Amino acid sequence: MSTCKNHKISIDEALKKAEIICNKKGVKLTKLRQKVLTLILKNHGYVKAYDLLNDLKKNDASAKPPTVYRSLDFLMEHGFIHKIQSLNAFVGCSHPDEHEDCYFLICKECKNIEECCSNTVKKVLTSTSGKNNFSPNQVTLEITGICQDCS
Amino acid sequence: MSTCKNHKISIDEALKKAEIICNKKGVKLTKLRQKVLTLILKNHGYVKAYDLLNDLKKNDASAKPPTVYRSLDFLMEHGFIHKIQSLNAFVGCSHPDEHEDCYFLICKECKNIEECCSNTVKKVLTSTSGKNNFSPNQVTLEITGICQDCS
DNA sequence: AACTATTATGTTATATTATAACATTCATTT
DNA sequence: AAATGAATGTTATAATATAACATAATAGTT
Ligand SMILES: [Zn+2]
Ligand SMILES: [Zn+2]
Ligand SMILES: [Zn+2]
Ligand SMILES: [Zn+2]
Repeated sequence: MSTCKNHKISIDEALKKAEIICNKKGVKLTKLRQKVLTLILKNHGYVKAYDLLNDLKKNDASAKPPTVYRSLDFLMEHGFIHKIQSLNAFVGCSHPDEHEDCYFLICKECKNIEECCSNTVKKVLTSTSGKNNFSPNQVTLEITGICQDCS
Repeated sequence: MSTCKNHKISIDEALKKAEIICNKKGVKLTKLRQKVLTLILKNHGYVKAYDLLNDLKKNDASAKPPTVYRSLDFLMEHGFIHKIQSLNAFVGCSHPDEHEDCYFLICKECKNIEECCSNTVKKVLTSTSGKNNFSPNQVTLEITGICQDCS
């Protein structure tokens, strides 16, 4: 694990941003959801659901799988975190409210995950889908490899 | 489920092709592996591991999770099937031995999965990764939406 | 053929990931 | 305060996947 690239935004800033977005949407960033989001953001790489659960249990022994999965669902639904399908893991979103069609660069060495957006990628995917007469809805794009710091 | 697009190649042809590739590589397409591959190819959409297990049990009551997961591992390793990460499911490869950096168009209506290759997509992904100084190794690209037949 | 090494399969057990279903609590509105 | 709906608590279980060790089949080697 090398230097921290993902923490351009501090956890506090990210929480405030999330709070604002929730207010706009009329949904609630409850204490529990804040806690889960914080635990995810604290991690520079990805986090597994049951690791989160164990973290939660440190403060509240009664935490159980639904406790964490419900928060994860909420946080995903509103774009504060993303699920990495190829790892069954979760990462904080580096830019909620802005993003659309992001993709992930996953370093298998340091486990860091870089969230990226690219209009070029988006266009190519849309046009390729179009050639297949396919109307895309949701794109899962996860690229595993070696990051700069680890090469 | 609409017309069958994936069966441009018959199951028999696919099995023969797999056999040839295995011979070239000096690995064995055992009865069990053939059986599992056949079960996957019979399905036009995707298949779940435990559904496969149930299918296997019809002929051999002693089949157990490792029975199917080992075969799946073998078939994936040699490119005869692919895992769809966003579904925890498996599909037959429409063109083993040729492909590299394929992606999948997953219709959420008819559950059909179209495997595609595109040099354009590949190039864009490589170059975008490059801009991030990232050396890609393995790409997971799964596009969910509505296929032509279902739109 | 007997021996050996390797690969594949069988078997038992368990780990990991995720959801269903119902009860209770909390916040908001009336 | 009562009613409503949202969130959380709780119990149970479903779904996905692997570890570890035992046995069997296969392919070379003597
Ligand atoms: Zn994001
Ligand atoms: Zn790295
Ligand atoms: Zn393929
Ligand atoms: Zn369809």
